[in-house]
Amino acid sequence: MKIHLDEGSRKGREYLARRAEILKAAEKLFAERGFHGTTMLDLANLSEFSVGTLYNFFKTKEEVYYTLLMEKLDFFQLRLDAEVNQHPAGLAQILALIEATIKFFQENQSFFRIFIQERSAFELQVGAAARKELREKYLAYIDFVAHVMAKAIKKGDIQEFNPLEVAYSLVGILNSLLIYWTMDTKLNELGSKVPFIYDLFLKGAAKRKEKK
Amino acid sequence: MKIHLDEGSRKGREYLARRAEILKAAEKLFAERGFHGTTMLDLANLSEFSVGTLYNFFKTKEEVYYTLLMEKLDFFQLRLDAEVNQHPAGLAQILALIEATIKFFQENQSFFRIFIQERSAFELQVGAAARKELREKYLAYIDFVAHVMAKAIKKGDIQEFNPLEVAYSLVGILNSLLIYWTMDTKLNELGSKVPFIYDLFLKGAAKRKEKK
Amino acid sequence: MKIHLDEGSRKGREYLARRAEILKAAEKLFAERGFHGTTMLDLANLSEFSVGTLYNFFKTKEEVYYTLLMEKLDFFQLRLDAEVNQHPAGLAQILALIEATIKFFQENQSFFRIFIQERSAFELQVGAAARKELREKYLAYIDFVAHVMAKAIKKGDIQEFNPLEVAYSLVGILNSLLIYWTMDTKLNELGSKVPFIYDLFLKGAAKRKEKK
Amino acid sequence: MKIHLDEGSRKGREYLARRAEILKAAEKLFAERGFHGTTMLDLANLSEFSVGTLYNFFKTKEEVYYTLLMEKLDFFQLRLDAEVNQHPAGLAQILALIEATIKFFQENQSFFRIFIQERSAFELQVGAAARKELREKYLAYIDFVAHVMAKAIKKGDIQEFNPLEVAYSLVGILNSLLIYWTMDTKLNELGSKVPFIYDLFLKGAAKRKEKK
DNA sequence: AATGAATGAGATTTCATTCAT
DNA sequence: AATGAATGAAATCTCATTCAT
Repeated sequence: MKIHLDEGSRKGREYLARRAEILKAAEKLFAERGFHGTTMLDLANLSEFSVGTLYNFFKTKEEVYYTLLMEKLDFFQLRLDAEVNQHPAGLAQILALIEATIKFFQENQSFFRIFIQERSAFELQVGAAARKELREKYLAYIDFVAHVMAKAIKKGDIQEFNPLEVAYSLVGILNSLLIYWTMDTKLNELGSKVPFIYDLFLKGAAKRKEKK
Repeated sequence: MKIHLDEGSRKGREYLARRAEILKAAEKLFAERGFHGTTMLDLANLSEFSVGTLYNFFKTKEEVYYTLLMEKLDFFQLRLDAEVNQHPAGLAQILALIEATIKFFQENQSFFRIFIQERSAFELQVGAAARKELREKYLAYIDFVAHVMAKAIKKGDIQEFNPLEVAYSLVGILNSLLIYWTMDTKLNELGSKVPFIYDLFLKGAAKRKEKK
Repeated sequence: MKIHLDEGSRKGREYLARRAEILKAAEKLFAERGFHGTTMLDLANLSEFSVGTLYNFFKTKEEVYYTLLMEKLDFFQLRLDAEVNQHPAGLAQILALIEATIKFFQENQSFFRIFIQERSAFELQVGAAARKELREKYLAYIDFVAHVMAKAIKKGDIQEFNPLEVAYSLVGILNSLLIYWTMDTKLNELGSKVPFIYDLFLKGAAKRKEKK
Repeated sequence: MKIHLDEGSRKGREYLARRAEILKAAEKLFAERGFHGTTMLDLANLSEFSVGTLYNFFKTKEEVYYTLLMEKLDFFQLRLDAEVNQHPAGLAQILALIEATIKFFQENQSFFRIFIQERSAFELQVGAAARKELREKYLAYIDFVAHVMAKAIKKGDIQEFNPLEVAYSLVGILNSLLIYWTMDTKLNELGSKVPFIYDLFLKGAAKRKEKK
């Protein structure tokens, strides 16, 4: 039971490649069938490893699911961070955040379905430790969005609302619309929706008075 | 195998009372532990019926879950309808919709958790027929919201956006915030949040220019 | 828990009528679906009594089945006895036996299916006491046939074979052919088959030499 | 979920050996207790596998039963074919058929009990597909016997009866006597009974006139 | 290190029987 | 005496996990 994490050695590299194979298959299956609808045998078949081998990489089925969510969330967070910080605080960061989210969604549709639709259902099932860590990571993501809001408020771009509430609002709009738009899977057109979300979120749905 | 639905007879009333007892226990358990985390034995224990009796009321565990969601959704829809239609089309109806949703959430927190967090995960598990009906009911709800929006657009209260997209946005905001607010379960304060949601949704998050 | 068996009183007559109703329904169901394929609820529905009432007439489901077989066998035996004893010992009795069996089969097809096809399977299920009595009744029937054979042997009509073995042979032919013939349910034509069975059983299947 | 049927590899051989082990235990239990009287736990205990393992070999309990009957019937049919075809058409084949049946019965008493006593009761319980195949296999067996009869008729050894009816008659005699003889389980003496059956079936039970 | 057969705990579901009304 | 809702024991089947090869 050795842990290979060094990417230097060939062994280490191969280990990581196989692990990634498994997670890729898991992402597809969990998105399509949910946590309980996916068996370890399904996962073994799709990933082309034996059941036993899966258990050399992950201690439990729960750990596969948990790891998948944690790593993807980390990656998402990293991307978000990078994209948003290319821009000055304020509206530009909010726009970047919307754009980056949609782009990530396009590239990781399966993960996002799990993230949006199954995450909370899964949380009810897992042990306390995993639940806590998963929730913390999710809250860190929300916190990041809230921080972007807080800076925009400070700068005077955004009303002096509670940044956390504003963050949840934006995330709610994004998730709700993304799931809706992919009911009919027009995945490639999503980019064109950015202005709508940006506009709605910032200026609201109400009809604006004409300026003379 | 007769069905008692007439509320007139004593038998009929008692039947419905026991059935409601089971659904009440199911609501609590499914909200706390999810569909897969709840066993029929758990449900029997909490509802204080035997396992066999549960099956005199519902053919399968799935049917318990499905019935719970369907009936509550119907009831929610009815309430929404009643509240919204007391007001003239336009902004007043939107405000009523937000208020009614929050009020219903306060009174049916457990159901709402299931509805928001587990519904889509559950859909992956059930037979095609139940999945279809459940989805249709959900879409009918969204349609109702979209209709309110369409009328507000026609009246000139709301921008000429796609009503369905606006509907998903509002529902997204509501659900996201409601789950957030009840993390710390300050259920009774929720009423005071109506103005925030109404304001954010209609006028947006951006800082507004002062009028002289 | 009183037992009504006197046919004199009205109560007694009604009791017996209802009991017969149940047995009639049971005969149909057990023939169509077998012992395990028939539930007490099925029986209640078809006989138009409540489940509870069935248990006022019979202590267990097993007892319904057992009673049905026992009474019908008794009745069959009585009929056989009556018909056969109208004739002098020897070939005439054998002919009468074949005729009576086929006639009874026509009138009690359902019972006979149970008797031929399910009886031995059922014996594996029931308690020792019932099993013993059922087997004894069946053996009494075989014994009766063997007796007819013994008398025919004594008279010089039948070879000096073991009467019991000859009895099993005739019963085997009858049952096998009756089930075959009713695969296509040409129930009314069965009477015309008597000569074939009589001829085959007595003179055998072999081609007979012409007499000059 | 791979199927190992090649007898070449060690794995394949071991797989088949374990499968045969289960079927052997099943044969014993089903013969003694019937289909419904046997539980998968009984079968697990007797075969010394766990319940789960049984399900790695057979999808359902029904499949165990069905497979047992089908494979044994195939084997019986093969044996019958081989033995009968060693002889010229006519009486010699009929004798061979009786001998082979009795021999097979001696070697497979448990299976035969199931075959004769439980088969038709079981048919009432199983899904349409299994029922159809089982019945077809049984009818093929009867057809084989009928064919032997048809050839004997053509040759002039047997009366010009309906071959199928003659076949059912012989099978009826055989089954009835075999069950009788094994009530007291004098299994080893059965061989000596061949002449009786042969004689009875061909020349009939009636006393024959002395030739001068 | 990889395999996949074996395991058995645990879940759903059925149904003969009971018993309060 | 009749009812049928309630009961719970018992059966089938699944699948995450283990471990000998």
